[in-house]
Amino acid sequence: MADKRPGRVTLKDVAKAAGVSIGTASDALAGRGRMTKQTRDRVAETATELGYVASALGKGLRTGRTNAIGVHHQNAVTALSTPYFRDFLAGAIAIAQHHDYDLTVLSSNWVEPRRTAPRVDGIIIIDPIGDDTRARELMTYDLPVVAGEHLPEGMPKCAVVAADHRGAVETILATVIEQGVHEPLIISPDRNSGWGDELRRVFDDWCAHNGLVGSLREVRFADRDPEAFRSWVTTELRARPGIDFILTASTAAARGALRAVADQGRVPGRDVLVACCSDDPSLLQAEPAVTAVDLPARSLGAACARWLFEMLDDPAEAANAPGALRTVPAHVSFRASTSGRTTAGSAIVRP
Amino acid sequence: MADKRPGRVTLKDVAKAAGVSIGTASDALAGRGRMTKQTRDRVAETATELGYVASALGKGLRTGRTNAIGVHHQNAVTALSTPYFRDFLAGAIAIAQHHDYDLTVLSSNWVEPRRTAPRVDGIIIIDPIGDDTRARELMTYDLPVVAGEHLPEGMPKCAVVAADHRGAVETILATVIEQGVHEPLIISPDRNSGWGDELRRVFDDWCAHNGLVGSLREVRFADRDPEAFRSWVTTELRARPGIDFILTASTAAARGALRAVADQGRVPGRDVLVACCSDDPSLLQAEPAVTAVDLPARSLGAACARWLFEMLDDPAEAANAPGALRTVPAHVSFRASTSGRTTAGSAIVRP
DNA sequence: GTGAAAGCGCTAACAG
DNA sequence: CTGTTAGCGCTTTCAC
Repeated sequence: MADKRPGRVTLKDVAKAAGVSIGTASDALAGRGRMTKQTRDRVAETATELGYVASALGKGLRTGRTNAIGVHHQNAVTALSTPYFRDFLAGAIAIAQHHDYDLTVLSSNWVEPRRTAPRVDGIIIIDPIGDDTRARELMTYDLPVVAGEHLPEGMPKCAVVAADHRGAVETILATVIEQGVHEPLIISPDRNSGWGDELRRVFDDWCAHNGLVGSLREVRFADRDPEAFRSWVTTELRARPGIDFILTASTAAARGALRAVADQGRVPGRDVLVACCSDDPSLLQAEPAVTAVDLPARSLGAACARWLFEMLDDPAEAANAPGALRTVPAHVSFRASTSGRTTAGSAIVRP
Repeated sequence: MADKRPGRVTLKDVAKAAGVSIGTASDALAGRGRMTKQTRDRVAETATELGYVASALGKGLRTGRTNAIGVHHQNAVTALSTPYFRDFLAGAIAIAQHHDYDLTVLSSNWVEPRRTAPRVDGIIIIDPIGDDTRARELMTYDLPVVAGEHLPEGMPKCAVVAADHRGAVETILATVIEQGVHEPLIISPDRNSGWGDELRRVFDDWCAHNGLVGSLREVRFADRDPEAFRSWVTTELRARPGIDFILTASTAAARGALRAVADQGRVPGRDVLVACCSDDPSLLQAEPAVTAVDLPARSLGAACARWLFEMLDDPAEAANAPGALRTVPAHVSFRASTSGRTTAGSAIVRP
């Protein structure tokens, strides 16, 4: 009911006014076809005169192109408050704009499947979560899809761009093992998160390699309350008093761990080393500052978008991409929380 | 050339497979029309069997609805690094998702007009800038448009949602006038910014009302380098040594002003009061902390989206909106930079 | 060089 | 109750 812009001037109007056929008008405006410069100019003129603007819809229907890529996140609204998501978006938008593409933030409101393919040429799924039904649905439309971060087990395969968590975390682990750590604890997201899977893998490999018995505490990916972590870690610490290293996924967990360790009357960064697989300003200001992996959100977003455009340009690429992985380097900021006994003083030194 | 998804199953396929006409299939899936529950179910079944997903393009072309709203910013990529823009987006997305709409960040890459209407039902222009040709172009497509913040002089009219800058700034001015300020300086964006226009208006009114002669320094809206502001303010301060109050638009300008005042061997917050018409964490940490207007970015974004949906639902609203203004309250955080002589000590007190 | 016509996938009249 | 038809605005053969 609502619509059909009445004043809308269409290609047909332009054609009629310019005294050419509708096909010719199309060609003229698009700089296509062979025609006298005169005709072309005349059409262009009448188009501007009439205030003609091409309908992206009509064009899209015909060409199969929408000139937009979509991004999906399980909860875009709250995610927008994190620097990670914001930087990711910035990276993706930068690439999209470079291709003169719009970027659509897909509504994640749909409780039930919508059964309507979004009006985009390809989709980036940020932080794919196992129980995100909408993400799964998006992957069934046969649009090219690239996931920003590892897919959890059991999700359909698609192209994946991930930070090099293994490389980054291994440099942290190498540092702490030198300091004689021998009872590590990892606090990681559960099996709904591919990131969590990867972190646990790296951790397990390292434990195995060094003959250590690590313990594991799984939490939901979206948990963000430091106090909850504080009590969980306290529980772990009571159960295993020998724990001397805590590796956390989220920054909230790291902060919670710091407090929990202090609660035990032990000194974080000396008695118990702490490191985090992600970073934000709170870790720098923490006491002691926490060694952390700086996730390259912006590069990730850019890399996802770039790959998507490759797939758009080359169907063969699109066909091969599912299952493939690209990796973006991640750097580690070493701070007092892993400086250990050797420089323990610096952890609490003040200017 | 690129396209035409070959495997794409269309409504026609479903209709054929279900043994009904294409129109009936459409009605069945949409829960429209009157037909036996049996037929409807059969169609639905075959649809899922075949993996049918409706094309948003075809539907959009027909209905004139795209189920997406667009946002435009002169430079979305860099703006994304500001909390303001991010919060604005979050507000708009929240409302959009509530209506089950996608939100498209329009590409601002286009050096020259694209002459193609974006695939959206309405547009939000964030921070409309006078020399933003793309924004002007967007306003010519006859889509409903709402601007987030005041339009600069000379821009076509549209619906405007703005923070209540007048209210907020006036409470600041009331405070400083009590402290005997009598030579104020305002540093505001130039005529390209409607926000700047508004701030200057409020400032001028206040000066006139109190019989003060204020001075004005105009800068570009996008200027963000505190050092540049530092030297500009220094120039002003040299030219008019009596300046005892500086009102800035941007936080960078406020920080620059602080330094410039100190450069003169005077104490900001005591000898020269400073206040800012926008806020961010840097002003809280500044020395002294700067009194600032807390721009309600999220509410602004939400209000823009909300109005847009009203216009979408009601053509009459859309017709009346251009030229209309809605206002969102803005709060002031009073801090040491305007505490003046009475409590000057607190401006430089340290724990 | 230019025009006519088909059709992208869908919905909305109107027949039957 | 269901099928047919006519487009939405555009691009793209293919005739002329």
